[in-house]
Amino acid sequence: MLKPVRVRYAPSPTGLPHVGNIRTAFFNWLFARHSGGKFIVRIEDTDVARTVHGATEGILQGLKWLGIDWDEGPEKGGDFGPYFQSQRLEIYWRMSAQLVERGQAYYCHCSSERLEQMRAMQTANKQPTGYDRHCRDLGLGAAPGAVIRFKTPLEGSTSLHDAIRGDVTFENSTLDDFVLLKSDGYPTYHLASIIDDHMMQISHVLRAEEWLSSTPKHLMLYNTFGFTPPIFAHLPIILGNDRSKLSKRHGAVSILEYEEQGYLPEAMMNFLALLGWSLDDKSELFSCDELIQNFSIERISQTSAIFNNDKLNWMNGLYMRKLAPDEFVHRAVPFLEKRLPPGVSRPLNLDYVKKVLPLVHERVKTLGEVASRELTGFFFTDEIDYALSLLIDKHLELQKTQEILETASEKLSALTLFDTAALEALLRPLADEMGIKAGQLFSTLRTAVTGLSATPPLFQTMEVLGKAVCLKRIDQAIAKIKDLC
RNA sequence: GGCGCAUUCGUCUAGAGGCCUAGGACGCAUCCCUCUCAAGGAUGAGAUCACGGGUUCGAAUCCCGUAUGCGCUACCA
Repeated sequence: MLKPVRVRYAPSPTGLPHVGNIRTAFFNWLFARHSGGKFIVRIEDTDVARTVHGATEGILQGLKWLGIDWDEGPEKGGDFGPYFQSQRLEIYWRMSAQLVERGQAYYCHCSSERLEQMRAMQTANKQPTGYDRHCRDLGLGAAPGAVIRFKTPLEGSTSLHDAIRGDVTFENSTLDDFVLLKSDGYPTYHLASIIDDHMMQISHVLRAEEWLSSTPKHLMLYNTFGFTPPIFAHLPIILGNDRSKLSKRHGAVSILEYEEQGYLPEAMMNFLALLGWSLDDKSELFSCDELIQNFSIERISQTSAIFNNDKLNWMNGLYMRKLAPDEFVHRAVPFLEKRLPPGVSRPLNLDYVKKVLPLVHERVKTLGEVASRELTGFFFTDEIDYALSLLIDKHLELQKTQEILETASEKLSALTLFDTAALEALLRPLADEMGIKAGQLFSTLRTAVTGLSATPPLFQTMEVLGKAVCLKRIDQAIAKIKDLC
Protein backbone atom coordinates (compact mmCIF):
# COMPACT_ATOMS: atom_id res chain seq x y z
CA MET A 1 0.00 0.00 0.00
CA LEU A 2 1.23 3.46 -0.87
CA LYS A 3 1.96 5.74 2.03
CA PRO A 4 0.07 9.03 2.00
CA VAL A 5 2.23 11.89 0.79
CA ARG A 6 3.64 13.95 3.61
CA VAL A 7 6.48 16.32 2.80
CA ARG A 8 8.26 18.90 4.86
CA TYR A 9 10.16 22.12 4.54
CA ALA A 10 12.71 22.23 7.33
CA PRO A 11 14.52 25.56 7.39
CA SER A 12 16.96 26.54 10.06
CA PRO A 13 16.39 30.07 11.31
CA THR A 14 19.87 31.37 10.65
CA GLY A 15 19.03 34.20 8.30
CA LEU A 16 16.64 35.64 5.79
CA PRO A 17 14.68 33.29 3.56
CA HIS A 18 17.00 32.72 0.62
CA VAL A 19 15.33 32.22 -2.76
CA GLY A 20 17.02 28.85 -3.18
CA ASN A 21 15.66 27.76 0.12
CA ILE A 22 12.20 29.02 -0.69
CA ARG A 23 12.33 27.22 -4.00
CA THR A 24 12.88 23.99 -2.11
CA ALA A 25 9.88 24.79 0.05
CA PHE A 26 7.89 25.60 -3.05
CA PHE A 27 8.67 22.29 -4.77
CA ASN A 28 7.70 20.40 -1.65
CA TRP A 29 4.48 22.36 -1.47
CA LEU A 30 3.70 21.81 -5.17
CA PHE A 31 4.28 18.11 -4.73
CA ALA A 32 2.02 17.95 -1.69
CA ARG A 33 -0.74 19.90 -3.36
CA HIS A 34 -0.41 17.94 -6.56
CA SER A 35 -0.75 14.64 -4.79
CA GLY A 36 -3.32 15.68 -2.23
CA GLY A 37 -0.79 15.20 0.55
CA LYS A 38 0.28 17.31 3.50
CA PHE A 39 2.90 20.04 3.58
CA ILE A 40 4.63 20.45 6.91
CA VAL A 41 6.92 23.21 8.11
CA ARG A 42 9.42 22.26 10.77
CA ILE A 43 11.87 24.72 12.24
CA GLU A 44 15.31 23.23 12.72
CA ASP A 45 16.60 25.54 15.41
CA THR A 46 19.39 23.32 16.65
CA ASP A 47 22.30 25.64 16.05
CA VAL A 48 22.05 27.99 18.98
CA ALA A 49 25.04 30.10 18.01
CA ARG A 50 23.85 30.80 14.49
CA THR A 51 20.19 31.32 15.25
CA VAL A 52 19.08 34.76 14.17
CA HIS A 53 16.32 36.47 16.05
CA GLY A 54 13.31 36.98 13.83
CA ALA A 55 14.51 34.60 11.16
CA THR A 56 11.63 32.18 11.66
CA GLU A 57 9.15 35.00 11.22
CA GLY A 58 10.95 36.10 8.05
CA ILE A 59 10.86 32.62 6.60
CA LEU A 60 7.19 32.24 7.36
CA GLN A 61 6.47 35.63 5.87
CA GLY A 62 8.28 34.65 2.69
CA LEU A 63 6.11 31.58 2.38
CA LYS A 64 2.94 33.53 3.01
CA TRP A 65 3.85 36.19 0.50
CA LEU A 66 4.18 33.57 -2.20
CA GLY A 67 0.96 31.95 -1.15
CA ILE A 68 2.54 28.81 0.19
CA ASP A 69 0.41 27.56 3.05
CA TRP A 70 1.24 24.70 5.37
CA ASP A 71 -0.92 22.06 6.94
CA GLU A 72 1.15 21.52 10.04
CA GLY A 73 3.83 23.62 11.64
CA PRO A 74 4.42 26.90 13.42
CA GLU A 75 1.37 29.04 14.16
CA LYS A 76 -0.78 26.07 13.30
CA GLY A 77 0.24 23.05 15.26
CA GLY A 78 -0.74 19.59 14.14
CA ASP A 79 -0.81 16.01 15.33
CA PHE A 80 2.91 15.45 15.06
CA GLY A 81 4.27 18.45 16.92
CA PRO A 82 6.03 20.22 18.36
CA TYR A 83 7.33 21.63 15.10
CA PHE A 84 10.35 23.35 16.58
CA GLN A 85 13.25 21.02 17.16
CA SER A 86 14.34 22.99 20.20
CA GLN A 87 11.16 21.71 21.81
CA ARG A 88 11.90 18.10 21.02
CA LEU A 89 15.21 17.77 22.81
CA GLU A 90 14.09 14.96 25.15
CA ILE A 91 13.29 12.82 22.15
CA TYR A 92 16.77 13.22 20.70
CA TRP A 93 18.36 12.52 24.08
CA ARG A 94 16.35 9.38 24.52
CA MET A 95 17.04 8.11 21.03
CA SER A 96 20.76 8.83 21.08
CA ALA A 97 21.13 7.28 24.54
CA GLN A 98 19.41 4.22 23.22
CA LEU A 99 22.00 3.92 20.47
CA VAL A 100 24.81 4.21 23.03
CA GLU A 101 23.25 1.49 25.14
CA ARG A 102 23.05 -0.77 22.13
CA GLY A 103 26.66 -0.08 21.26
CA GLN A 104 25.79 1.67 18.01
CA ALA A 105 26.98 5.05 19.21
CA TYR A 106 29.43 6.25 21.81
CA TYR A 107 30.43 9.15 23.94
CA CYS A 108 33.42 11.06 22.65
CA HIS A 109 35.49 13.24 24.97
CA CYS A 110 37.81 14.67 22.36
CA SER A 111 38.38 18.37 22.73
CA SER A 112 37.85 20.71 19.84
CA GLU A 113 41.59 21.51 20.01
CA ARG A 114 42.48 17.88 19.48
CA LEU A 115 40.02 17.65 16.62
CA GLU A 116 41.47 20.73 14.99
CA GLN A 117 45.01 19.44 15.29
CA MET A 118 43.98 16.13 13.87
CA ARG A 119 42.34 17.79 10.91
CA ALA A 120 45.34 20.02 10.32
CA MET A 121 47.60 16.98 10.25
CA GLN A 122 45.32 15.16 7.85
CA THR A 123 45.17 18.11 5.50
CA ALA A 124 48.93 18.62 5.66
CA ASN A 125 49.49 14.96 4.82
CA LYS A 126 46.86 15.13 2.09
CA GLN A 127 44.91 12.49 3.92
CA PRO A 128 41.11 12.37 3.81
CA THR A 129 39.80 14.38 6.75
CA GLY A 130 37.53 12.83 9.32
CA TYR A 131 37.34 11.81 12.93
CA ASP A 132 40.02 9.26 13.80
CA ARG A 133 37.64 7.30 16.08
CA HIS A 134 39.84 7.88 19.05
CA CYS A 135 37.01 7.30 21.54
CA ARG A 136 35.10 4.69 19.58
CA ASP A 137 36.03 1.72 21.73
CA LEU A 138 36.88 3.43 25.00
CA GLY A 139 33.45 2.87 26.49
CA LEU A 140 33.36 6.40 27.85
CA GLY A 141 30.34 7.70 29.72
CA ALA A 142 28.49 10.99 29.63
CA ALA A 143 30.50 13.98 30.78
CA PRO A 144 30.43 17.74 30.41
CA GLY A 145 31.71 18.64 26.97
CA ALA A 146 31.17 15.16 25.59
CA VAL A 147 29.34 14.42 22.37
CA ILE A 148 27.69 11.30 21.08
CA ARG A 149 29.07 9.92 17.86
CA PHE A 150 27.64 7.30 15.56
CA LYS A 151 29.61 4.08 15.08
CA THR A 152 29.80 4.13 11.33
CA PRO A 153 30.35 0.69 9.81
CA LEU A 154 33.95 0.35 8.73
CA GLU A 155 33.21 -1.76 5.70
CA GLY A 156 30.58 -2.24 3.08
CA SER A 157 28.70 0.36 1.16
CA THR A 158 25.46 2.28 1.37
CA SER A 159 23.26 2.90 -1.64
CA LEU A 160 20.25 5.02 -2.20
CA HIS A 161 17.85 5.46 -5.00
CA ASP A 162 17.35 9.14 -5.57
CA ALA A 163 14.15 10.06 -7.38
CA ILE A 164 16.01 12.60 -9.47
CA ARG A 165 19.51 11.18 -9.77
CA GLY A 166 18.97 7.45 -9.73
CA ASP A 167 21.19 5.04 -7.84
CA VAL A 168 24.06 6.49 -5.85
CA THR A 169 26.50 4.39 -3.86
CA PHE A 170 28.95 5.41 -1.14
CA GLU A 171 31.69 3.34 0.42
CA ASN A 172 31.17 3.27 4.17
CA SER A 173 34.90 3.58 4.68
CA THR A 174 34.76 7.15 3.33
CA LEU A 175 32.36 8.18 6.08
CA ASP A 176 33.54 9.02 9.57
CA ASP A 177 31.92 8.70 12.98
CA PHE A 178 29.78 11.79 12.79
CA VAL A 179 28.29 13.56 15.77
CA LEU A 180 24.67 12.88 16.69
CA LEU A 181 24.36 14.92 19.85
CA LYS A 182 26.42 18.01 20.44
CA SER A 183 27.96 18.91 23.76
CA ASP A 184 25.34 21.60 24.35
CA GLY A 185 22.66 18.94 24.31
CA TYR A 186 21.30 19.86 20.91
CA PRO A 187 21.17 17.27 18.15
CA THR A 188 22.91 17.64 14.83
CA TYR A 189 20.86 17.82 11.68
CA HIS A 190 21.59 14.18 10.95
CA LEU A 191 20.04 12.90 14.14
CA ALA A 192 17.17 15.32 14.45
CA SER A 193 15.94 15.23 10.89
CA ILE A 194 15.90 11.44 10.77
CA ILE A 195 13.97 11.11 13.97
CA ASP A 196 11.52 13.85 13.07
CA ASP A 197 10.99 12.72 9.52
CA HIS A 198 10.18 9.31 10.88
CA MET A 199 7.94 10.49 13.68
CA MET A 200 6.17 12.96 11.43
CA GLN A 201 5.70 10.18 8.89
CA ILE A 202 7.39 12.06 6.10
CA SER A 203 7.03 10.11 2.86
CA HIS A 204 9.31 12.11 0.55
CA VAL A 205 12.28 14.28 1.31
CA LEU A 206 12.86 16.88 -1.38
CA ARG A 207 15.90 18.87 -0.36
CA ALA A 208 18.82 20.67 -1.95
CA GLU A 209 21.60 18.70 -3.59
CA GLU A 210 24.15 19.70 -0.96
CA TRP A 211 22.52 17.02 1.19
CA LEU A 212 23.20 14.21 -1.20
CA SER A 213 26.61 13.50 0.28
CA SER A 214 25.25 13.05 3.77
CA THR A 215 22.35 10.87 2.74
CA PRO A 216 24.30 7.64 3.43
CA LYS A 217 24.67 8.79 7.04
CA HIS A 218 20.95 9.27 7.19
CA LEU A 219 20.30 5.89 5.67
CA MET A 220 22.54 4.27 8.26
CA LEU A 221 20.55 5.92 10.99
CA TYR A 222 17.23 4.83 9.52
CA ASN A 223 18.69 1.40 9.43
CA THR A 224 19.96 1.20 12.98
CA PHE A 225 16.77 2.68 14.35
CA GLY A 226 14.79 0.27 12.26
CA PHE A 227 12.89 3.04 10.50
CA THR A 228 11.78 2.89 6.90
CA PRO A 229 13.50 5.68 4.99
CA PRO A 230 11.46 8.09 2.90
CA ILE A 231 11.95 8.58 -0.82
CA PHE A 232 14.75 11.05 -1.42
CA ALA A 233 14.90 13.61 -4.20
CA HIS A 234 17.86 15.96 -4.27
CA LEU A 235 17.07 19.21 -5.99
CA PRO A 236 19.58 21.09 -8.12
CA ILE A 237 21.19 24.08 -6.49
CA ILE A 238 20.54 27.65 -7.59
CA LEU A 239 23.68 29.52 -8.61
CA GLY A 240 24.56 33.18 -9.09
CA ASN A 241 25.64 34.54 -12.46
CA ASP A 242 29.24 33.55 -11.80
CA ARG A 243 28.25 29.93 -11.26
CA SER A 244 28.94 29.91 -7.56
CA LYS A 245 26.23 29.22 -5.05
CA LEU A 246 23.81 32.13 -4.97
CA SER A 247 24.71 34.46 -2.14
CA LYS A 248 24.49 38.02 -0.94
CA ARG A 249 27.12 39.35 -3.26
CA HIS A 250 24.96 38.41 -6.22
CA GLY A 251 22.39 40.98 -5.14
CA ALA A 252 19.00 40.20 -3.72
CA VAL A 253 18.80 36.69 -2.37
CA SER A 254 16.09 37.01 0.22
CA ILE A 255 12.57 36.45 -1.01
CA LEU A 256 11.61 39.38 1.20
CA GLU A 257 13.80 41.71 -0.82
CA TYR A 258 11.89 40.76 -3.93
CA GLU A 259 8.68 41.52 -2.15
CA GLU A 260 10.02 44.93 -1.19
CA GLN A 261 11.19 45.68 -4.69
CA GLY A 262 7.69 45.10 -5.94
CA TYR A 263 7.87 41.78 -7.67
CA LEU A 264 4.54 40.04 -7.99
CA PRO A 265 4.27 36.81 -6.02
CA GLU A 266 2.55 35.07 -8.91
CA ALA A 267 5.43 36.02 -11.21
CA MET A 268 8.03 34.99 -8.68
CA MET A 269 6.28 31.68 -8.25
CA ASN A 270 6.21 31.06 -11.98
CA PHE A 271 9.86 31.99 -12.31
CA LEU A 272 10.96 29.85 -9.38
CA ALA A 273 9.05 26.88 -10.74
CA LEU A 274 11.06 27.06 -13.94
CA LEU A 275 14.33 27.05 -12.07
CA GLY A 276 14.87 23.33 -12.13
CA TRP A 277 11.54 22.18 -13.43
CA SER A 278 9.86 22.29 -16.80
CA LEU A 279 6.78 20.79 -18.36
CA ASP A 280 7.71 20.59 -22.02
CA ASP A 281 9.47 22.45 -24.79
CA LYS A 282 6.91 25.27 -25.03
CA SER A 283 5.07 26.13 -21.84
CA GLU A 284 6.54 28.91 -19.76
CA LEU A 285 3.64 30.70 -18.20
CA PHE A 286 1.85 28.87 -15.44
CA SER A 287 -0.72 29.95 -12.94
CA CYS A 288 -0.43 28.51 -9.49
CA ASP A 289 -3.19 26.01 -10.22
CA GLU A 290 -1.53 24.91 -13.41
CA LEU A 291 1.72 24.35 -11.58
CA ILE A 292 0.01 22.23 -8.98
CA GLN A 293 -1.75 20.28 -11.65
CA ASN A 294 1.35 19.62 -13.72
CA PHE A 295 4.10 19.33 -11.16
CA SER A 296 6.00 16.09 -10.90
CA ILE A 297 9.32 15.01 -9.46
CA GLU A 298 10.18 13.21 -12.68
CA ARG A 299 10.36 16.52 -14.50
CA ILE A 300 12.79 18.14 -12.09
CA SER A 301 16.14 18.75 -13.74
CA GLN A 302 19.43 17.36 -12.49
CA THR A 303 21.56 20.38 -13.24
CA SER A 304 21.99 23.45 -11.14
CA ALA A 305 20.55 26.62 -12.59
CA ILE A 306 21.74 30.19 -12.65
CA PHE A 307 19.28 32.70 -11.27
CA ASN A 308 18.61 34.86 -14.31
CA ASN A 309 17.41 38.26 -13.19
CA ASP A 310 16.70 39.41 -16.74
CA LYS A 311 14.19 36.70 -17.21
CA LEU A 312 12.59 37.37 -13.86
CA ASN A 313 12.20 41.02 -14.80
CA TRP A 314 10.68 40.12 -18.11
CA MET A 315 8.27 37.73 -16.49
CA ASN A 316 7.35 40.19 -13.79
CA GLY A 317 6.66 42.85 -16.39
CA LEU A 318 4.47 40.40 -18.21
CA TYR A 319 2.43 39.64 -15.12
CA MET A 320 2.20 43.33 -14.35
CA ARG A 321 0.78 44.08 -17.76
CA LYS A 322 -1.74 41.31 -17.33
CA LEU A 323 -3.08 42.97 -14.20
CA ALA A 324 -6.42 44.73 -14.67
CA PRO A 325 -5.99 48.52 -14.40
CA ASP A 326 -7.79 48.70 -11.07
CA GLU A 327 -5.79 45.83 -9.66
CA PHE A 328 -2.58 47.47 -10.80
CA VAL A 329 -3.53 50.69 -9.02
CA HIS A 330 -4.50 48.77 -5.93
CA ARG A 331 -1.14 47.02 -5.76
CA ALA A 332 0.95 50.01 -6.78
CA VAL A 333 -0.43 52.59 -4.36
CA PRO A 334 1.35 51.19 -1.28
CA PHE A 335 4.64 51.41 -3.15
CA LEU A 336 3.90 54.98 -4.14
CA GLU A 337 3.04 55.90 -0.58
CA LYS A 338 6.18 54.31 0.71
CA ARG A 339 8.73 55.27 -1.90
CA LEU A 340 7.81 58.70 -3.18
CA PRO A 341 10.08 61.40 -1.75
CA PRO A 342 9.12 62.71 1.68
CA GLY A 343 8.34 66.11 0.16
CA VAL A 344 5.27 64.70 -1.56
CA SER A 345 2.29 65.20 0.71
CA ARG A 346 0.47 62.16 2.03
CA PRO A 347 -1.95 60.58 1.75
CA LEU A 348 -1.76 60.76 -1.99
CA ASN A 349 -4.68 62.06 -3.99
CA LEU A 350 -6.14 58.79 -5.20
CA ASP A 351 -8.03 60.34 -8.10
CA TYR A 352 -4.81 61.83 -9.39
CA VAL A 353 -2.90 58.58 -8.83
CA LYS A 354 -5.54 56.74 -10.80
CA LYS A 355 -4.84 59.01 -13.75
CA VAL A 356 -1.05 58.73 -13.50
CA LEU A 357 -0.69 54.99 -13.10
CA PRO A 358 -2.29 53.83 -16.36
CA LEU A 359 0.33 55.90 -18.13
CA VAL A 360 3.17 53.84 -16.68
CA HIS A 361 1.44 50.50 -16.38
CA GLU A 362 3.05 48.85 -19.39
CA ARG A 363 6.34 50.62 -18.87
CA VAL A 364 7.13 49.25 -15.50
CA LYS A 365 8.84 45.98 -14.57
CA THR A 366 8.23 46.03 -10.83
CA LEU A 367 5.77 47.77 -8.54
CA GLY A 368 8.67 49.55 -6.91
CA GLU A 369 9.55 51.30 -10.16
CA VAL A 370 6.18 52.97 -10.07
CA ALA A 371 7.67 55.51 -7.67
CA SER A 372 10.91 56.03 -9.51
CA ARG A 373 12.07 59.51 -10.37
CA GLU A 374 12.51 58.59 -14.03
CA LEU A 375 9.04 57.25 -14.42
CA THR A 376 6.64 59.19 -12.27
CA GLY A 377 8.67 61.66 -10.23
CA PHE A 378 7.59 64.65 -12.28
CA PHE A 379 3.96 63.85 -11.66
CA PHE A 380 4.31 64.24 -7.95
CA THR A 381 7.01 66.79 -7.23
CA ASP A 382 6.54 70.53 -7.73
CA GLU A 383 10.04 71.29 -8.88
CA ILE A 384 11.60 69.42 -11.75
CA ASP A 385 15.28 69.63 -12.31
CA TYR A 386 17.04 69.05 -15.60
CA ALA A 387 20.01 70.20 -17.62
CA LEU A 388 19.36 72.95 -20.12
CA SER A 389 21.03 70.88 -22.82
CA LEU A 390 18.18 68.44 -22.58
CA LEU A 391 15.79 71.17 -23.58
CA ILE A 392 17.57 72.22 -26.74
CA ASP A 393 16.98 69.96 -29.71
CA LYS A 394 20.23 69.15 -31.47
CA HIS A 395 19.01 70.71 -34.67
CA LEU A 396 17.49 73.82 -33.17
CA GLU A 397 18.95 77.13 -32.12
CA LEU A 398 18.57 78.33 -28.58
CA GLN A 399 16.61 81.23 -29.94
CA LYS A 400 14.28 78.98 -31.84
CA THR A 401 13.64 76.85 -28.78
CA GLN A 402 12.65 79.89 -26.83
CA GLU A 403 10.36 80.97 -29.63
CA ILE A 404 8.74 77.54 -29.71
CA LEU A 405 8.12 77.53 -26.01
CA GLU A 406 6.72 81.03 -26.03
CA THR A 407 4.38 80.31 -28.89
CA ALA A 408 3.27 77.04 -27.32
CA SER A 409 2.69 78.74 -24.02
CA GLU A 410 0.55 81.35 -25.66
CA LYS A 411 -1.56 78.87 -27.59
CA LEU A 412 -1.87 76.52 -24.65
CA SER A 413 -3.16 79.27 -22.36
CA ALA A 414 -5.95 79.91 -24.80
CA LEU A 415 -7.05 76.31 -24.62
CA THR A 416 -10.21 75.82 -22.59
CA LEU A 417 -10.40 72.05 -22.76
CA PHE A 418 -6.97 70.73 -21.81
CA ASP A 419 -7.27 67.11 -22.85
CA THR A 420 -5.39 64.71 -25.11
CA ALA A 421 -7.54 65.29 -28.17
CA ALA A 422 -7.49 69.06 -27.85
CA LEU A 423 -3.74 69.10 -27.26
CA GLU A 424 -3.06 66.97 -30.27
CA ALA A 425 -5.35 69.09 -32.44
CA LEU A 426 -3.49 72.18 -31.34
CA LEU A 427 0.10 71.05 -31.26
CA ARG A 428 0.43 68.93 -34.38
CA PRO A 429 -0.41 71.78 -36.77
CA LEU A 430 1.66 74.13 -34.68
CA ALA A 431 4.83 72.33 -35.61
CA ASP A 432 4.05 72.88 -39.27
CA GLU A 433 3.29 76.52 -38.72
CA MET A 434 6.64 77.00 -37.06
CA GLY A 435 8.47 75.10 -39.72
CA ILE A 436 9.74 72.33 -37.51
CA LYS A 437 9.04 68.63 -37.25
CA ALA A 438 6.35 67.44 -34.90
CA GLY A 439 8.91 65.36 -33.09
CA GLN A 440 11.04 68.43 -32.39
CA LEU A 441 8.15 70.34 -30.95
CA PHE A 442 7.02 67.42 -28.85
CA SER A 443 10.40 66.64 -27.44
CA THR A 444 11.02 70.25 -26.52
CA LEU A 445 7.70 70.41 -24.76
CA ARG A 446 8.28 67.03 -23.17
CA THR A 447 11.46 68.21 -21.57
CA ALA A 448 9.94 71.48 -20.46
CA VAL A 449 6.98 69.78 -18.88
CA THR A 450 8.63 66.69 -17.40
CA GLY A 451 12.36 67.34 -17.34
CA LEU A 452 12.87 64.03 -19.10
CA SER A 453 13.49 62.87 -22.63
CA ALA A 454 11.52 59.65 -22.29
CA THR A 455 8.04 59.66 -20.83
CA PRO A 456 4.59 58.32 -21.54
CA PRO A 457 2.88 59.95 -24.54
CA LEU A 458 3.09 63.72 -24.34
CA PHE A 459 -0.54 64.72 -24.68
CA GLN A 460 -1.77 62.25 -22.13
CA THR A 461 0.98 63.26 -19.79
CA MET A 462 0.09 66.91 -20.18
CA GLU A 463 -3.57 66.22 -19.63
CA VAL A 464 -2.84 64.47 -16.37
CA LEU A 465 -0.45 67.17 -15.23
CA GLY A 466 -3.07 69.78 -16.01
CA LYS A 467 -2.99 73.14 -17.68
CA ALA A 468 -1.63 75.13 -14.77
CA VAL A 469 1.34 72.88 -14.12
CA CYS A 470 2.21 72.61 -17.80
CA LEU A 471 2.12 76.36 -18.34
CA LYS A 472 4.12 77.00 -15.22
CA ARG A 473 6.82 74.56 -16.29
CA ILE A 474 6.96 75.93 -19.83
CA ASP A 475 7.44 79.40 -18.38
CA GLN A 476 10.17 78.08 -16.14
CA ALA A 477 11.88 76.58 -19.17
CA ILE A 478 11.74 79.92 -20.95
CA ALA A 479 13.20 81.59 -17.90
CA LYS A 480 15.93 79.01 -17.87
CA ILE A 481 16.92 79.94 -21.40
CA LYS A 482 16.78 83.62 -20.63
CA ASP A 483 19.01 83.12 -17.64
CA LEU A 484 21.67 81.80 -19.89
CA CYS A 485 21.64 84.75 -22.28
C1' G B 1 43.60 15.34 -0.89
C1' G B 2 39.02 11.99 -0.58
C1' C B 3 33.88 11.10 -1.89
C1' G B 4 29.61 12.41 -4.70
C1' C B 5 26.70 14.93 -8.50
C1' A B 6 26.55 17.34 -13.05
C1' U B 7 27.98 18.89 -18.31
C1' U B 8 22.58 20.86 -25.00
C1' C B 9 22.86 28.53 -27.74
C1' G B 10 25.52 34.02 -22.93
C1' U B 11 21.15 32.29 -19.50
C1' C B 12 16.63 28.97 -18.34
C1' U B 13 15.51 24.69 -20.89
C1' A B 14 13.03 20.67 -24.75
C1' G B 15 15.23 16.19 -26.06
C1' A B 16 14.55 9.06 -22.80
C1' G B 17 18.57 5.54 -30.44
C1' G B 18 16.22 7.36 -36.30
C1' C B 19 10.73 12.85 -35.94
C1' C B 20 17.37 16.94 -34.58
C1' U B 21 20.36 20.15 -41.12
C1' A B 22 18.88 20.21 -32.22
C1' G B 23 12.91 23.10 -30.70
C1' G B 24 11.08 27.08 -27.20
C1' A B 25 11.96 31.30 -23.82
C1' C B 26 15.04 35.47 -21.74
C1' G B 27 18.78 38.57 -23.44
C1' C B 28 21.00 40.64 -28.03
C1' A B 29 20.66 42.72 -33.30
C1' U B 30 17.73 44.58 -37.40
C1' C B 31 13.11 46.14 -39.27
C1' C B 32 7.78 47.59 -38.68
C1' C B 33 4.46 50.53 -35.58
C1' U B 34 5.47 55.45 -33.44
C1' C B 35 5.86 62.41 -30.60
C1' U B 36 10.20 59.95 -26.97
C1' C B 37 10.28 55.53 -23.89
C1' A B 38 7.82 51.25 -23.36
C1' A B 39 4.50 47.61 -25.12
C1' G B 40 3.36 44.90 -29.57
C1' G B 41 4.61 42.56 -34.44
C1' A B 42 8.36 40.50 -37.86
C1' U B 43 13.13 38.74 -38.98
C1' G B 44 18.00 37.28 -37.58
C1' A B 45 22.64 36.04 -35.21
C1' G B 46 23.68 32.46 -31.47
C1' A B 47 24.92 25.12 -29.49
C1' U B 48 30.25 20.93 -34.47
C1' C B 49 24.83 18.70 -27.92
C1' A B 50 32.45 19.52 -22.79
C1' C B 51 36.35 16.33 -25.07
C1' G B 52 38.14 11.32 -26.56
C1' G B 53 37.01 6.41 -27.33
C1' G B 54 33.52 2.56 -27.90
C1' U B 55 28.33 -0.11 -28.68
C1' U B 56 24.88 0.29 -32.99
C1' C B 57 22.89 0.09 -39.77
C1' G B 58 22.18 4.79 -36.92
C1' A B 59 23.94 8.48 -30.57
C1' A B 60 22.71 14.88 -27.87
C1' U B 61 20.35 10.32 -26.28
C1' C B 62 23.61 3.82 -24.13
C1' C B 63 28.84 2.36 -22.03
C1' C B 64 33.99 3.69 -20.60
C1' G B 65 37.78 7.30 -19.87
C1' U B 66 39.41 12.43 -19.52
C1' A B 67 38.50 17.50 -18.53
C1' U B 68 35.79 21.18 -16.27
C1' G B 69 32.14 23.00 -12.82
C1' C B 70 29.58 22.41 -8.38
C1' G B 71 28.55 20.11 -3.62
C1' C B 72 30.10 17.48 0.79
C1' U B 73 34.38 16.41 3.64
C1' A B 74 32.21 20.93 11.28
C1' C B 75 30.07 19.66 18.27
C1' C B 76 26.49 24.35 10.46
C1' A B 77 22.35 23.20 8.42
